[in-house]
Amino acid sequence: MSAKSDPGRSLALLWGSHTRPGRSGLTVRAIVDAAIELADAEGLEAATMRRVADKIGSGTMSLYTHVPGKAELNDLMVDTVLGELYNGVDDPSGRGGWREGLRYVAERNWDVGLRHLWLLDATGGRPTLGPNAVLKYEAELRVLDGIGLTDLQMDSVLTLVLTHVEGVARSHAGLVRAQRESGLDEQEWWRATAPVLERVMAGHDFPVAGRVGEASSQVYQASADPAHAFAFGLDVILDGVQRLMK
Amino acid sequence: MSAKSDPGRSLALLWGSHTRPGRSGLTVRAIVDAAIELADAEGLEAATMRRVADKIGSGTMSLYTHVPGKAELNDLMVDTVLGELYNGVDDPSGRGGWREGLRYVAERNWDVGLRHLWLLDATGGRPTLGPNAVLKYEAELRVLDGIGLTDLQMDSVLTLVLTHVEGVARSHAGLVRAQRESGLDEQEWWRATAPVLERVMAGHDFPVAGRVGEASSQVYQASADPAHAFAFGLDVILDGVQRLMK
DNA sequence: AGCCTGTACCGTACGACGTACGCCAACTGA
DNA sequence: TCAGTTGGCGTACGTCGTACGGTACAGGCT
Repeated sequence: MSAKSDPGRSLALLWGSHTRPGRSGLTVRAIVDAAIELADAEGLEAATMRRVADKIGSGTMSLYTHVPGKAELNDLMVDTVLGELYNGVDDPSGRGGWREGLRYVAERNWDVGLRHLWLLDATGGRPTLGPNAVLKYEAELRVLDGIGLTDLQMDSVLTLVLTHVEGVARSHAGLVRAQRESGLDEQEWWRATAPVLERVMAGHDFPVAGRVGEASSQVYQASADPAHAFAFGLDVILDGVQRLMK
Repeated sequence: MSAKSDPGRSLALLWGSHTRPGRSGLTVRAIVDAAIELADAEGLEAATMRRVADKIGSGTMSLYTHVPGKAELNDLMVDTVLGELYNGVDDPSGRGGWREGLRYVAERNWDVGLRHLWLLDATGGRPTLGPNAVLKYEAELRVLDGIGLTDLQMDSVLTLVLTHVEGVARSHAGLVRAQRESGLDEQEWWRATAPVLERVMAGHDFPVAGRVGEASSQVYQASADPAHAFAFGLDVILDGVQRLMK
């Protein structure tokens, strides 16, 4: 009997029109767009109900006429942005074999993650199942259709690739956020951290970590290199998938 | 000149003793333990300064005598929990080849993610570099040492495996959280969602997504199966890593 | 013993957040 | 014209992290 959240209400909103204006021209679309702009510019935590309302020149509580609450607004933001992924002409299937197709899928998801650093903060939990999310699932599955995988394997392979991309994109977003919040870029941060770390670790011995950590941080000039992790991991995963095909 | 956050201060705290009590017996250790208990039981958002203080019977602001702020408390929570991973006797290296070693690393990380569902919410951004994090890095790298990989490859392979585990663990944590917050388990959620989704998707056509989605949800009885994704992805990744060795 | 100074502790308050509630004004249909 | 409905929104509540300033205890000095 807990009326916490009604999946039906959210779904209807997600698949609704978003453009029917109220008395003062307020639309769902305008609310969602304003929220996305705020999140793009300053991170998801900047997309508060108050600031979204200010941005479109309405009272804070007017938003609730068009959107049940913050959670549903988040879902709308996510599904809207997923619409950027495959715009009809860029169908990921039919561009060579499954390998090129999967690579394209990974690259598109990586791109959208870079463009909207808040995206992965807004997902998680149950999937959203808006129109663009379903379209995405369909488009991505098609690159794996008819090449000898079972339906379950198709889903598993796609999940694996997307999990990888989400992981490295989240890592990238985390670094950008850390830089914004600390005011220190990667090199400044390391210059501030390294001497303290060395002093505090004196006495302990970490031979392998010391050697490998030094090698990596010299090459990356950073505490991590998500772009490299993206490419390296994708190659390894695609090689591994190859063996499923036999 | 922005004095936002001082990496040195955090590091010193992380590597400090945590057990030196103040006038009323308050210690860093007690604060961190209380916060972890709250997060384990009710999620990271339950570990507020007020509730932590209540739990240990002190005033809210007394915590700030021992801990600079919420962010540093999070770091301490993370590093403390990472201490559970490898307790000396369970050294991941020296248990067969690299493949068994990597599998063990993945499983230990998966386990700790299940035990502390808030862990991945508390990480992200720059790495924490507390004693247990460094110990973890060293222990995990050792399973890849001396088997013909370059230092950079060692780091990349480990990152790949950990990114995978983090991704599926995050997915698992998301489902558990969704269940707690909505009061609906996976089957109830799907029973509430499916008919609405079908009605709203009428007219559109998603042949592959429909077929595959149905197959998966029948087998998993859920919107996703992180445990299966963990195992499937790990096998594929290990196969892919194999080709690096050659 | 008396006192001084540093610091552990903590009560209050501020500005953010999401949103419940209720009022007003503008539409709609009769 | 007037009643009923509904979009818009001002106020207020309970939450959060934490700045600030006061209180009272501990330890070192005379």
